[in-house]
Amino acid sequence: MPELPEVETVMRGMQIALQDRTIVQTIIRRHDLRWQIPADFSTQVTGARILGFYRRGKYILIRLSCGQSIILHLGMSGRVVLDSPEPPQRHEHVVFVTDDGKRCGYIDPRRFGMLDLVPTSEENSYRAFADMGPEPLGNGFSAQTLIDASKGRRTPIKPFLLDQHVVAGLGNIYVCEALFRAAIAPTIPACALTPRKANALVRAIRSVLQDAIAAGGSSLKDYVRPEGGLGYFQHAWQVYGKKNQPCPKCPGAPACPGVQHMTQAGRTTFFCPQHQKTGKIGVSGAERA
DNA sequence: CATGGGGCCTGTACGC
DNA sequence: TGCGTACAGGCCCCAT
Repeated sequence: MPELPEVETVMRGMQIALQDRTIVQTIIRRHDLRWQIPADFSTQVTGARILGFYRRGKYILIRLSCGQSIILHLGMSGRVVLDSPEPPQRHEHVVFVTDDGKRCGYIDPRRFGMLDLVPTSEENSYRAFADMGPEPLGNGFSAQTLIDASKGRRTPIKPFLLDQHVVAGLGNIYVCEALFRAAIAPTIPACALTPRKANALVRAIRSVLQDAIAAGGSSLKDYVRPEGGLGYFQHAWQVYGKKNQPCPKCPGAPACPGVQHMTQAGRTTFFCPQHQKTGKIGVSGAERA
């Protein structure tokens, strides 16, 4: 599901259950996810203690006492279940058994996710992280970093923000929602960002991510948090998936056609052409960053 | 270099 | 009811 808020939610659930536990058994039922799980994965991690959890963009890092870090990406349909049942569920490709007898499973029907291993000391040079953009909720993300990254980029702002080299962790849902909150048209060229617009955008990105994390992420289809509960941020979506519904910012405005959708770089964009006018600057009332 | 499109998989929703 | 088609949260790779 997983954009940054969902990945953060999954990581926090895993941390509560697994921090400081020792992995006593690793069952790999399928090696062929997005890439092959390393052949020695099970040998490397079994017997190690789980020292800590970190998140970088949409990736979860699990640092182990053996000097290795597990890299976990949920792809499009990845889920983590704690207290995974026996026998394992359909599409449950990996199961970790810990020293308290609990089972933690990785489920991924589409197998777009991945599980890899890197020496902890070499995390930063791991390919996905080496040239990844800043964390949007961290100090390294600002209007200035957005403007710098957008120099010479004539691609529309929407696909630009989906580029993990620009900023880490955003996906289709939260980019649509952030552009709506900032009242920026998804079609404007990235390099047309003014400081004022960039500032509104940074605030909108932070606020939508923070709100979503507070809500436990967005639950789509059968997505659940590791502990089994549902995230509920999907109820706060203002444009994503709202085709032809009234725009929440243009109540009763005759000129407003409601929420529209289009395809940009192969992905569906939801937006309100009235609220998100080219050149219009603003911050929605829902934003409180 | 920047950009757009295809491919990877399976499940589900929808139209006929 | 049954079948075919389109589409879905991401990311890599290649052609242009």
